[in-house]
Amino acid sequence: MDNERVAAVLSEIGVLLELQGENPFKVRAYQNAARAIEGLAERIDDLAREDRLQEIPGIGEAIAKKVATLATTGDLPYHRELRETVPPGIFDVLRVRGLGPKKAKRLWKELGVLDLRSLRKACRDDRVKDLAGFGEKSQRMILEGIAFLEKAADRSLLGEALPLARELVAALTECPAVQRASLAGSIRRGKETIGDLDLVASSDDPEGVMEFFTGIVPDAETIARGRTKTSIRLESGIQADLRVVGGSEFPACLAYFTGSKEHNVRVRTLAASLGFKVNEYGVFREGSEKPEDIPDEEALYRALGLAYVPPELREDRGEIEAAREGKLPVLVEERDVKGVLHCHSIWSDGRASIHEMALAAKALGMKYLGIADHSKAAHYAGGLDEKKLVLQAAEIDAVEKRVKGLRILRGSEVDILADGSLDFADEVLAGLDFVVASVHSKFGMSEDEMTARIVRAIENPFVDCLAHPTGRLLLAREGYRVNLEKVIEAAARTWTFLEINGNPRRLDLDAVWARRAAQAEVKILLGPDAHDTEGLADTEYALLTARRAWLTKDDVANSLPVTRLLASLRRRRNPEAKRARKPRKRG
DNA sequence: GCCGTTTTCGGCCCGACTGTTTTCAGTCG
Repeated sequence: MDNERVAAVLSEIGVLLELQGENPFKVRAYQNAARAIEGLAERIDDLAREDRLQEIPGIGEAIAKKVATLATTGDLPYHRELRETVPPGIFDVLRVRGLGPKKAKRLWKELGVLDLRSLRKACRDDRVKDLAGFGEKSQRMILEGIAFLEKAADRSLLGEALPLARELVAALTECPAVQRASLAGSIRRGKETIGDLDLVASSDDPEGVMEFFTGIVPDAETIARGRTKTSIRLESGIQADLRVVGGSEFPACLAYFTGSKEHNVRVRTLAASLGFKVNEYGVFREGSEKPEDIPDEEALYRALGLAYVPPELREDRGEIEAAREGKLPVLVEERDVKGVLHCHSIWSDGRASIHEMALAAKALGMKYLGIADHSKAAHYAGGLDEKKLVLQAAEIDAVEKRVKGLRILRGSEVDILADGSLDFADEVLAGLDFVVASVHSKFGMSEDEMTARIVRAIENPFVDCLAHPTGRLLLAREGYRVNLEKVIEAAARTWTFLEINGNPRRLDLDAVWARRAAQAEVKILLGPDAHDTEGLADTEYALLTARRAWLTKDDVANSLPVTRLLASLRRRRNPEAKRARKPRKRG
């Protein structure tokens, strides 16, 4: 059993014990153990076999025994028995904002709430507000929380869906009956959340492909199986739809199922005005049954007098006009990204050492790595105080000497305090190569207060970048209230970067706002917000979002080589240089 | 349940916020 699943079971045991009113420290012990295993470099079943589990800090005799059982047999009776003591729907109830184990238990024991359905009914029947510790307001908040969860329920994060979809495409490509295979749909467009996975393949033997596809994943359930379309449900609950067409139909089919619907409508309207018909089988001259010769998507767009529109732009946000006039941007690409800032390490809440992060960054071909651990106000994340920051600087220098060909920059993700001041004094910030600032507390401020708070932070000459500007968590939490137009205006005025945070749960700024920021001449930083070596790859999700935002290489701060990036950072710290600059608007 | 050690048990992160209360419990980050 892999580390992630073992960790998930331990963490669930923690929740179950909490529901039972167990000793909170015992609860925490399970959660600590889960976190330790999640961040482990070695395979947990190897450690179990070698009887080395207790070497992991946070795992003692009792948990080691349970983990050993779990890792070797794939089952833990203790966990199963605990699960039987609570209604399965209670885990959904716990996902409602504002409801923790204590309140969930009270709802369950006193009102018979077993799942979201009965919880909503209890609220609507006005029974929740009379419960001790609840009131009118909590009843209303719960109803809102349920609505939010339901809106999010049938969608997945890009970061979960894309790796799965790529595995499926890779597997399909191996199938002898398949000629070509590709991602399609919103996942190909890089949308931040995904309803289901759309795949397109071409073949002379669709039956053979469908046969292969239904058996592609051992535990997948087949929902529908036809000659041209088959749907399966993966173990994670995500649905994958495969469409199979003949070889010559592939490009039109791919374009059709990549969408978006709005983009397709515009393409078909344009085609009609030129005397063509476009559908999922090809491009047809009016009155003809015989399709035009369209070898690939480029040819399809060319036939309509359009430059090739990259999938990320296909949203009907001006791309058809730009393609017709030859004014599509040259979108930023993976090879343009020279390095990353905004990464964490074990000094705060990261799970890898600076050395491990450095090796991983170098392996990814990056030229620089910025370490930006949390500042002291972020207690929950083990934020660094001034003393530790100095110690960390020494380690960074030492690691940099060991890892040739990689610059390691000293930074901080400094908390923006409630009044807009920063968690470190200017003299401390001045000693760093770069500073990203972000909001991690007091999300409930009014829009005016929050905007003033953030603008004040941006105006600090040592703040180089505002990280995750809206604080949203996809499918989980709305961002705080903030006037982004004013934030962009302040960033443009002070040469402050705005981040596209690549953590799949954030993708913040989103594509629409990142585009507006770039139009206002604000440079965008693609930040992985990596908390382990694998997290460095989240830069890709920031990149996809940047492409959806029409960004070119020049719009992206970390497309600069390190010397020019550092020069640019130094320049923006000089107030004289700042005042001299007049922002100019761009189209 | 883990850890450190004071080798046998006491301490384990905590401040802020919110909606309840009338001094605080529960949740969140």
